[in-house]
Amino acid sequence: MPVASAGPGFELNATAASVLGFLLDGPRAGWDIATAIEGSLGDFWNVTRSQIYRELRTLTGHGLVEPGQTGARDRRPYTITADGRAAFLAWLDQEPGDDVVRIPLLLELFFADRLDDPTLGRHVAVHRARHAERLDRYRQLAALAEAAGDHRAHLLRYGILHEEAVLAWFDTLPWG
Amino acid sequence: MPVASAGPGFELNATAASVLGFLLDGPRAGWDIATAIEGSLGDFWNVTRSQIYRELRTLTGHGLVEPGQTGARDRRPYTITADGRAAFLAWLDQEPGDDVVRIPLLLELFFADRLDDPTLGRHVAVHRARHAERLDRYRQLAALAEAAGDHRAHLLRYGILHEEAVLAWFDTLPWG
DNA sequence: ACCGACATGTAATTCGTTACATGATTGC
DNA sequence: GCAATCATGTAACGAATTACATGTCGGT
Repeated sequence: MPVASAGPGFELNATAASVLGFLLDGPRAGWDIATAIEGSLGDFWNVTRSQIYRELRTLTGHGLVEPGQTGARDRRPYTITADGRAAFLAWLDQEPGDDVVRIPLLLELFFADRLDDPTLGRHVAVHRARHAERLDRYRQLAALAEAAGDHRAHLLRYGILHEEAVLAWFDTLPWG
Repeated sequence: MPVASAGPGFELNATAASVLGFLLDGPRAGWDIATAIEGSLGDFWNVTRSQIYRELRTLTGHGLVEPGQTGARDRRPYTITADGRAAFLAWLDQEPGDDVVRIPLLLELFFADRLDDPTLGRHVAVHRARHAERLDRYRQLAALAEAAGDHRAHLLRYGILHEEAVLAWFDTLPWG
């Protein structure tokens, strides 16, 4: 787990760091950050809205972000401070931690001999479809990103290669 | 998230379910379960020892497992009960939940333009090496499993295809 | 002017990680 | 028979998810 010290004695966690990262190009409310992450990194970097709000509170406490005027529906935009930028950069500098992965389908397959084939087949089919959808989505987005010279195309290429591998794997399974 | 009701009003979570699964073929202590998971599913199904001990406690409270005589070093083997088996099977029957994935390296790459190339290069190299190691390990294990007709070979094939894809992706990156 | 959908955030609960304590074993 | 390592578990803490509350907009 990567961990950075921002100023004396305070550890920035990876979730907080990603929040800071999304504030770099301008003030955003928790909601905005959530949808931005969801729409870009979402599949490789899991976060929930509540985490974001929590981190925004603690980041405020440490002076790394500053809340602005609250607007409609209590919408409160946060601005990153100079300290916040510094903390984010320091965090980025750390070596990234290990992947955290939980794939319930594989857990189920591990116990495949306890389960009947039709059920297994159904479950496999559902997940296969999800992955196929994702691959599609990634391909479309990658075309755009690649054309625009967006370095985020790297992530999409990751997604594409990963999803292709997963689909190839599905094809080797004896169910579905 | 997959969730099963074991008897009236009690939700088995995925971690608890995997613990039950590992008790199916005989009594085990928390430690044993931990090393068993680590050594088989570990890369696809993240759990820590402490979680296992906690779940064993709550499973005991619900009558799904029974602690045995405590041996040396407070070692306490647990046996799955009939209710436990039923709960596990019911849980398996549920549709598996979505993957939970957190890949700090990709988070970092998302912000690649804020970081200098040498640092990025180092980080990428470290992670590449880790994946290469894993691929090796999977290949060796898969050969054995495949030969033994172990259905767990499916998981290893997943690992292999995934790691191959990841390595191929590394080759497309402009760093390292 | 109401209803349904969406936006926004908070609180309660569950889950996961890290740090710790201690008891056996093994190798010298 | 001591030191180092491994096995085993617990407790304290931090992080993540779920459930909830409320407000606002858009349509009819």
